[in-house]
Amino acid sequence: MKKRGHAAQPSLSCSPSGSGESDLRPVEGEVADQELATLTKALGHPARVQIMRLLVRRETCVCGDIVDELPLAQSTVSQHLKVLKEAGLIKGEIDGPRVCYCVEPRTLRRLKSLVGSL
Amino acid sequence: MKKRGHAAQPSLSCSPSGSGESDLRPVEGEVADQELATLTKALGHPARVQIMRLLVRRETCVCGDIVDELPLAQSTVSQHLKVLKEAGLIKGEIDGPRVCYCVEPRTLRRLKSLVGSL
DNA sequence: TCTGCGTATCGTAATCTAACGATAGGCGGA
DNA sequence: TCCGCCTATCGTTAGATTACGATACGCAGA
Repeated sequence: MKKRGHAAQPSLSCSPSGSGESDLRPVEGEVADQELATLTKALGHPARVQIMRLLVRRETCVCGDIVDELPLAQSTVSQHLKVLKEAGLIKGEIDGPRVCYCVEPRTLRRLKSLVGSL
Repeated sequence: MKKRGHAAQPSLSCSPSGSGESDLRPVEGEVADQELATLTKALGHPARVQIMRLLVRRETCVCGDIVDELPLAQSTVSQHLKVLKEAGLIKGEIDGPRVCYCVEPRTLRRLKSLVGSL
């Protein structure tokens, strides 16, 4: 947990935008099943759950601090971030020398709908 | 999808009981994270999502018909059932010569709470 | 331009997963 | 008792996942 001292500025390049529009896609059927499987699979690892919690808690973006919060090597964390990003659960924006991650509210809402449909 | 002709009797040996009591366990923290990871991992496969849907749709138990509904070998389906059972998402009761599966409402509710806490 | 910091990617090894066929076990009916 | 059906388990193979260190890349400041 070594500090790096740049967590103060909340450069919210990715805003909590789009927190209102509803999702018209169906929550059942073959496509929805595949989607639910993909999303839950992406979330199906303790490290990735932890990352999601980090990003949800602080609503602003979180930059490289994520690595400091997990007991994993930098390259491993980067891979987990990639999995979440490919599933559409998070989004990464380049902010100068570093990258800022934040949740993708649309996808998270979608996941909740799909799980809720069970 | 070959029929086997015993889907008529709805022998509900596992009732939709316990659909009311609330869950007092926390939805955050290390234990909850691990739990969420385990549950989502168990659900993170199209075949298992499909099985869950089957069991949720018909509220009664579903016996061996599950194999007929999926394009997989019997042994493979049995393994997926085992994964879901070990995660606590479903329950299997022996009903004479066959086994009846049904969802475990408590765990399903728990999953929804955990996902909802994100 | 050069250096340093933060991140992604590569390469690799160990482990886990998914799928199948074959086989074992348990119960009910003949 | 024996036979047949249904399910679980075993053994195996191919492929995916997880983790790490090493390395490459890109941007800002000296």
